[in-house]
Amino acid sequence: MTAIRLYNTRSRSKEGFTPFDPLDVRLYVCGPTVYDRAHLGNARPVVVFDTLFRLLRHVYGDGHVRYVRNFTDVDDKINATALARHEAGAKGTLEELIHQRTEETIGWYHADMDALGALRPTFEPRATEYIGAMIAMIQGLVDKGHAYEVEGHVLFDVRSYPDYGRLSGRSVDDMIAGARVEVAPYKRDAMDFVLWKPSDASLPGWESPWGRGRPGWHIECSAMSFELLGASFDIHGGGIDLQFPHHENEIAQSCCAHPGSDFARVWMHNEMLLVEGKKMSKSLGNFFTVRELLEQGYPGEVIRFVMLSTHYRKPMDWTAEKAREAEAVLRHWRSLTAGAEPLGPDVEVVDALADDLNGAGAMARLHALAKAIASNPQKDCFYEKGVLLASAQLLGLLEPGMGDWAEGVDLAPLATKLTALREAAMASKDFAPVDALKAALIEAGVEVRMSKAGVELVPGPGFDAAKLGALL
RNA sequence: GGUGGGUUGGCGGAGAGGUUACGCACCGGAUUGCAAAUCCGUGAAGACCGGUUCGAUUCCGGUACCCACCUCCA
Repeated sequence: MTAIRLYNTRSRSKEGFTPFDPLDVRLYVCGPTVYDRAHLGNARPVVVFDTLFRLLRHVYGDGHVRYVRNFTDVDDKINATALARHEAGAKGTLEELIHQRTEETIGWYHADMDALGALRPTFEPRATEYIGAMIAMIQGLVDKGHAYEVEGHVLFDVRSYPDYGRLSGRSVDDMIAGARVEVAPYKRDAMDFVLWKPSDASLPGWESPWGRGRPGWHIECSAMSFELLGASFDIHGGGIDLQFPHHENEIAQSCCAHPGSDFARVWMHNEMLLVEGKKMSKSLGNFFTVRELLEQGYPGEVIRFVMLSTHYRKPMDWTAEKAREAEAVLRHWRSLTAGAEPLGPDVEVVDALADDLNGAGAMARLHALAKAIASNPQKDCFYEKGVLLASAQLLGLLEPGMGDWAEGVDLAPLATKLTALREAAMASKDFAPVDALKAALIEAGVEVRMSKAGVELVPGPGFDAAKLGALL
């Protein structure tokens, strides 16, 4: 069996991966808050952990991996949108408008992530479906003396958990010293965080032992991972910005609620996405959505390729140049594997991925496999093509159904015309008409390939079918 | 201020204590009516200063610079 090694944030080192149960490997990844379209930064963990999911399925078997990615559908930004719609005269109660907003956002999220070739996780729980489990967990923390109620809030007492700060390598005292936020006066300790907060009539709320209210942000992941994966599971993933406070708080809650359990054994964090060298973030306002990129003509497969070509633990700069290169490579690989059937993936590709998801290493191997096929045009390379195809598909690339962008339109009539003009020109020695048509085709983004064997037209980067109409 | 990470050839971007990463670009060749595409091939690196070593870009220490987290964020 392939030996998987993963970098564990908790130990700050690469460790050999051994699941609790190889017949039931369990992975939890923090999903989106569904208040708006996913931006490109949101897509990075999706692609990274989708690749991990694919690797785990390859190694342990498709039916032996449980992957949970939540939807956070309790959030003040969602409430704000619903309230704005309500005030603008939208039909329905506030609750219905909230539900409408989260439903439409989840629909967008699915469409956008599908476009990136991400498999749907085994479970996609919504926070609102687990309120009861959260209340039960909070009550347990209160009973054990890890949480306290004050002014309608329930707060986690960080001093009751000695390991608080271990994941992110900081101590409670250091954090207080550097704190930049105003501390609510009712907190026992500045770092105590909210498990439950009161809701007034204008906000969604649920009845609880502490009155009508709603959960804090962190408790949902603890409750849902417990319900769906158990008190101890294998891998917990998310963006590095979640390491503190979100994941630190999850650990505190879960370990205190379920003493003796491991919670997540391996913690994996992807680095941030940069645009123009700056972190893409809401506060900087420099983010753009996956949908915008797709609509600009960047295929999902191209976006995925770019993401996988930088290691997940390094910042990745999104550039148009990388997308251009990715598109060219994918076109090449697609043409090499056209008509091939996927066989087993190449062992070196698997090994590269198994080494802490070394996407760039896997890509290098794919290039080598492609070169072996391309440099043997006299052979049919049935086996090699099948291996290349299966290997790329392990990365979520060259999947059938993802390649519509590379299919293009029917260029055969233009090829026929160009062939006729060329044959006439060969006789007359006047190549001007041929060159004119060729130039027009190139202008429309078509690659013009002429050889002794004939003429071949292939859509290239920047292909624009609209410019072809007048050429026939 | 605290914590963590980074610095590789023109650009992007990996692994490994000693042997070509890889891709793009460039250059040379094949091919082509000319091109394009494709194929073949060459060159090019490891921020700085020390240490360990027969040997370090790779390990250790220091310096400089960059970035992130400590506030909603993937």
